[in-house]
Amino acid sequence: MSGIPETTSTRARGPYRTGRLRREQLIEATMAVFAEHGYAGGSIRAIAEQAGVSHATLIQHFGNKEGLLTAVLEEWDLRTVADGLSDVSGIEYFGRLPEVMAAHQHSRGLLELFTTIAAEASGPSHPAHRFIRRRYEKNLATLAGHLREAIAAGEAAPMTGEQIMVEVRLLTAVMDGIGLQWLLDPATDIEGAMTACVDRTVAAWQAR
Amino acid sequence: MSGIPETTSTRARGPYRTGRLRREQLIEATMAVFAEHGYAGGSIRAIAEQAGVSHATLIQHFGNKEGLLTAVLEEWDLRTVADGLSDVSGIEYFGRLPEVMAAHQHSRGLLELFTTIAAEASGPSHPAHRFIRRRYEKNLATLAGHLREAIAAGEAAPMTGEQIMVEVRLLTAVMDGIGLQWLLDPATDIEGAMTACVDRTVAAWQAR
DNA sequence: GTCTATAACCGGATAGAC
DNA sequence: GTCTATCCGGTTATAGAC
Repeated sequence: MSGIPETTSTRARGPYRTGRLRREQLIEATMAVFAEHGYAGGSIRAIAEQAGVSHATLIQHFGNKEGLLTAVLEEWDLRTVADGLSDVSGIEYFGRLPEVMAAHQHSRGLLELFTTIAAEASGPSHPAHRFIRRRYEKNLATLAGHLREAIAAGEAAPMTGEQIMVEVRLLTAVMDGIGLQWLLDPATDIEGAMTACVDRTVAAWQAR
Repeated sequence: MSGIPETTSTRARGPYRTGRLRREQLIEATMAVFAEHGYAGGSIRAIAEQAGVSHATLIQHFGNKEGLLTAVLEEWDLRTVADGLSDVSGIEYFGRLPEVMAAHQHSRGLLELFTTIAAEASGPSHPAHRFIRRRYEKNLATLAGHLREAIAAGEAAPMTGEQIMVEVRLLTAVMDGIGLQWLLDPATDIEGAMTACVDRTVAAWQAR
């Protein structure tokens, strides 16, 4: 955020004057449209209309549709990471997962978008394939790190590296799967299910 | 399968002569294309090319693109149900889930297709939304039925209806989520993760 | 930096010939 | 039943005006 070049003038110049605000506004509109129609189904023209600009302006900013997609995904990444749990660690971390998942209920569109893209991008030829893969790798690594911390702190019994991977994969799977079920049926009790899952999982870790 | 009308002639007539074989062949091609490009991304023209017919022929058979999609989903439904576990019940049923999931590894395309469609169709306006919702409802009901059987047989401790729903939702979530992770990273050990999950779940049911 | 206009193309769907 | 020809709307991308 402090990478804005200082000039002799006090006014910010270059691509930062209207550009940054404009860009955020466009990303916002893109999120809305992709969230409603998916990536393949959301047209550049519809996004432009939503944002109140011409479709050519979008292409000017992001190059092509794929650029638009990755911009949105990166923005989403930043937000969810920022919302996340930077202050807790060890077992505490896992206890917070239910509320993190429950928070998704306030931004249905984004969850829908990410779920759709994650599935769409499972094919290696999809524009966002790399991005999604890396996100999952990073996510699994983060969870594994916290589990290792918990083990080191004596909050969980020792495990092999493979066991740790199985555990974090299962937790990730439940989060994705419950999110999908909630999208399909809003009556799904995300927090209740997640709490039951985490409680049982942590108990199993301690009892090992 | 025995619904073919008998005529005075020994030869089958009407829409069943070339029609049925043709139809299966077209559905096969549709599966392949949708599996690779998703629903929105897979074009009727591409499917037609794959099947060696013109795109107009496809529309003639299925009405429109949505008809093509539901035909594929119904076909997939029939196959996976047929593959399924009609001979086991109660706790046995859950013990078989890992191998059922592992079997998906032999038909990557179908898993990819269903995962993509399930996510795409989470929006209420999607053509396949109803189909997917019903499939999930049916699936959850089936799992819940087996769990109730297990409880009745004394293989699991008593639970309330809500607890049962949470349990089957969690199992379904794990299956969906692990499937997605395997699509993104084929090194994922589906069977190992599922086995660990089912073992722990069943143990928790018995210990309650 | 942003917009309009336009080119070149692809998508689903229909009409009519064979 | 299947094909060719065609319509119409949407998509990316570029060129150039303001």
